[in-house]
Amino acid sequence: MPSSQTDLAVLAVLSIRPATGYAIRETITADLSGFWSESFGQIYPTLSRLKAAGLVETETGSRTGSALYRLSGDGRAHLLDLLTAPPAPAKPRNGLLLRVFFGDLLGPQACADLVRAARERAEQQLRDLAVARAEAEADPAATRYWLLTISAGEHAARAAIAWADEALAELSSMPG
Amino acid sequence: MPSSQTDLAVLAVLSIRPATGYAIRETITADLSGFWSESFGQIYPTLSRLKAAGLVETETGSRTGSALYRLSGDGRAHLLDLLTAPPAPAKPRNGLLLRVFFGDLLGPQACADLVRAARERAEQQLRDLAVARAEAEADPAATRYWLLTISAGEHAARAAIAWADEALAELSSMPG
DNA sequence: ACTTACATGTAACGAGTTACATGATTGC
DNA sequence: GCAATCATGTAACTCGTTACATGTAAGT
Repeated sequence: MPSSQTDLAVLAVLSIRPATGYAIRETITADLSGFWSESFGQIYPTLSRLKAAGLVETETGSRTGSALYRLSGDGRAHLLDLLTAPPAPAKPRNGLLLRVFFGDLLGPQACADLVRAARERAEQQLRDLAVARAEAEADPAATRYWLLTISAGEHAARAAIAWADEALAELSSMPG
Repeated sequence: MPSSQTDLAVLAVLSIRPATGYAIRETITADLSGFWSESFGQIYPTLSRLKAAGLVETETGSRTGSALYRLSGDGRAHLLDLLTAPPAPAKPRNGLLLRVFFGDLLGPQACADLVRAARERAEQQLRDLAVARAEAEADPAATRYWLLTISAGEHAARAAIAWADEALAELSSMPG
């Protein structure tokens, strides 16, 4: 029994409106990019499986050869189960912190370069989130839940920047 | 060519001192648990591969049948290359935020339960980090780099808590 | 003796990405 | 007609975990 994680994401996107596999991916890329990702190689097999299980149904879309998927009654019930279940704890794998931990092998300067790069990524993230927030606040269809996920990204990015500044100060005080 | 990520972690741990596969895992579990994890199923094949590539060598350990691995010259050089390389960007997969984004399917109360659970995990993390910090500050072998990784965890956990409080306030203001 | 901790290894599985192959529709 | 976008699907591969099988050494 494969990933309930991907099942959850696909079913949830379909709960908004019926969509093709392609459109599901677009939505995930556009709106969930801050905290989720799926590839086509994952989405299409998942849709086949969900259809076989009766959790989604297909309408014939406007184009020939494109399949418009919609959530079935069973699918909606299953989705609620998945949403209620506590998220699976992710195994941590932070490449930056691994490198910092062994920083004495690299030295303070090279280490600071890595931290600075991470800081820039966080700054960029903050800019992206500002755009997303403006869009969400202008969009009447945007829910308050959406804004909460944007806020989560902002908190995380600001924390990353604050830590980076602290780390850079510390690193610059260390001998060459 | 498999995971340079796991190679990096294994080589880095061996840079501290020679160790058995078992001891490498102990070190990762004890000291890197906040931002890294490896399983035996990953470590042993990796050690075989690194040995075949001449990046590590084995001494016969104190016990019969246990292999003590140590970094070779080539291994140390390769380790420095891996450390210098920018960390691979991780694909985001945050089960909590996925659920929050689709919060209107679940309702504010159930959603708040999930957020509260996440808040507790962050609080627990903060307590664990306080213990780790105390240990690191008492340990003369602990580097300042180690403390930096602890600080990173603290920043992240505090940000998670701050967001959770904000989210809980917002959720409690929403109709049932 | 017995239990606990140390130690190694592999097979089966799960999850996910990338690259490729293919074709339909739309806008210019 | 042609390019860009929309659309589907699969095969090969990478990465990683879990569970199992096996055995040694140390402490009590």
